Amino acid sequence: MSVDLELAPKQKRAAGERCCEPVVYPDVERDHALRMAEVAKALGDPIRLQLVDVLRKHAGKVCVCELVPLFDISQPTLSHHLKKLRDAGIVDSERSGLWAYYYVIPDALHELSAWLS
Amino acid sequence: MSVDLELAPKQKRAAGERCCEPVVYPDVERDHALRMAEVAKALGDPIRLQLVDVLRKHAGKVCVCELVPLFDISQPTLSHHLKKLRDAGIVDSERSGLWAYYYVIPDALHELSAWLS
DNA sequence: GTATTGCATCGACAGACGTAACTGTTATTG
DNA sequence: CAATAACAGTTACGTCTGTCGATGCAATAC
Repeated sequence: MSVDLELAPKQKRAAGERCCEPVVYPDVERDHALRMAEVAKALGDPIRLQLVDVLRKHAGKVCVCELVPLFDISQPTLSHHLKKLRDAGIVDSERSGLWAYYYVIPDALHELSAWLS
Repeated sequence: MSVDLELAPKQKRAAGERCCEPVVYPDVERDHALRMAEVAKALGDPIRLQLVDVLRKHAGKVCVCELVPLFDISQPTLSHHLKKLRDAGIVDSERSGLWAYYYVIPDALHELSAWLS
């Protein structure tokens, strides 16, 4: 998990010399970082962040028709944002008759949350 | 902070009727969401997320020249990513002679972290 | 059956993003 | 002084994103 880079004191290197040792970055974090960046990216829009906020606070399934009036965007745009959240694995939906109900996938944010703490 | 939406049971409304009550969304969260989305968006790239990771782990100031070999991108591109992180208020830099040292601003991630928990 | 409702998808558009090559500025070396 | 190194800024370009209007489609109401 830890990287332990060499942080040697700097001084201008002679012509042709390398500035820094080519520190090897352990690949451990790479997949981890990719996954967390995907989640962060999905949360990187105020509307999507508020959507997740609303869904989390209800801790249940919320009908899309109730989400639409909360934001000043068209229904197709909201659908688009919900799809982004679905693709990122943050929420999922269930259809029941005419209505679609969305909910936050438990622990979907856990990895990112743990890293941030 | 809490939203307390009405979650009335659904049934198809009669022609011309509204589907859902136009639930009023308290504006409390709006600035908060905007700020957090900005941070999340900045973290929404694997390279930037790993940059923050490295900077946090060192808990000190890291020279750009040491960051370059860690990633398979050119130095200008790395500089570009660092600027994004700076613009989002996540990191800051200090120049000392030829070198620029970057560090994570303490508590810059706190707001998002708290919301995620 | 037909009409209507809830929601997803499509097509289109402007703007933002990630990347690289080039240029510029500042500082250090010789 | 000249040469070089470290880094930031500019420009350019292809791709992705956020938005809307129009359309499609399944389920319900009449």
